[in-house]
Amino acid sequence: MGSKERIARLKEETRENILDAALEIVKEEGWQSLSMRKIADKIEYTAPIIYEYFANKEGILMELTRTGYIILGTDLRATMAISTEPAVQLEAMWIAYWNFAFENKELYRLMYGVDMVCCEMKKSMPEAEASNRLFFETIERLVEPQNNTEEFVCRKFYTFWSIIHGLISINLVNKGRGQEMNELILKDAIKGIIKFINE
Amino acid sequence: MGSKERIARLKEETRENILDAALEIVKEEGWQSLSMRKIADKIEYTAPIIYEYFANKEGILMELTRTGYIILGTDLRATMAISTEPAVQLEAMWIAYWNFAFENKELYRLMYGVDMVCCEMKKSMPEAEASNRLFFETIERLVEPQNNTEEFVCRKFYTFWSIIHGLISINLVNKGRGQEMNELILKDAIKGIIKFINE
DNA sequence: ACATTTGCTTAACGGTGTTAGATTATTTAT
DNA sequence: ATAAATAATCTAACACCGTTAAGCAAATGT
Repeated sequence: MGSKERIARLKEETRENILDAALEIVKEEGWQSLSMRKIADKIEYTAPIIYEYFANKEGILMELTRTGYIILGTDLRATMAISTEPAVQLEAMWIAYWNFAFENKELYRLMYGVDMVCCEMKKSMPEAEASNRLFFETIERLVEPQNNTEEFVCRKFYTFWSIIHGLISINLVNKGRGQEMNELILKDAIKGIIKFINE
Repeated sequence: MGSKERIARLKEETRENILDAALEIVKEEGWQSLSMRKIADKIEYTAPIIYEYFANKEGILMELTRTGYIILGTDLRATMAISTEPAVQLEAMWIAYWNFAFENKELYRLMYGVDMVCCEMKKSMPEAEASNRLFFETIERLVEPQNNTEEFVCRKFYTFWSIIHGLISINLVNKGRGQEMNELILKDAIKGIIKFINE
């Protein structure tokens, strides 16, 4: 009898509902005021049943983090498809990264610890590695052969990442200086780094 | 009778003790597990008396934030004294900023919202403005006269700040790639931005 | 000596994450 | 169809949190 599958589907559905409810609450009231009881309220259950789907609150955050990395990875791959020119790709990819951060502020905070709980085990998340690898590969194609070492590419990657993550963080936490200024800073920095990427 | 002053001194002392205890707990166990009762325990009182010195928990965080900015400002001013050459000053100042962040990880987290509660009213803190002004003034002396506009200097400041804050954040939250790599990235970036500061 | 203020504590409220036990509903077996 | 077993869900509780109100005891002012 197929009732087993129906039940499995229902369980999967409430699992999704929990994640959706959590993200909705966070979007409305911020991470600070996310609580198990509020999630339960929203899915019309009581708090303890959440523990049938997730080990604890951090388990929920972990899963949301993972979906964040998946969305980011999808965005990046779609962006890469617009060109075969590494320099063009790379600039577009960082812009995509930037856009992801502001279209998914809450997820970005969760993923990169801006104003957020620091989940230690985030590094052991393959979805997180995947996005980084896209950048690595593109940078590798951009640098001159004699510079194509792990150390060099890694350094360039972190240089890019630092300035973009820094600018995002400043905007998420301190409210920076408006959109037009951000774009100037970002494009200047990206173009500058790409220009002198082999030095 | 001078007992009034003695008592005032004692009150000031426990106020200091509260702040010291809070910072000590945070250094030992992180911001997450800082609680009023733990602070009270450490200063050998019960929790409610803390409210005679601070409006609430956020008041304590606020005061610690302020001391952070004061320390940073002192560091920066001391660093500026080493030279009269703006380019030399600026590089040394950003290094000092970097060192401050890692010598006072907890305060930095508090001041710049890395993995931390976001106090809205932080912008209305004159001590925070003071440090920024030091950077502004040094950059002003570095750019060519025709570029010495508010907008241009501001953009350069944010470019510097973004990459350094970004690199610090990545290291504080995600544990970057070791000290020698950080230094390479940081010095490369700073030198690069200074080199092309008039473009 | 009495009244008042001060310093501090205990007790409580409503909130949090989480667990154990009881209860109800559903499925399975006879 | 009825009884047993299992699953789904809830209530109650624990220990903690920030915060406030009430009360006690010692110091102070008159």
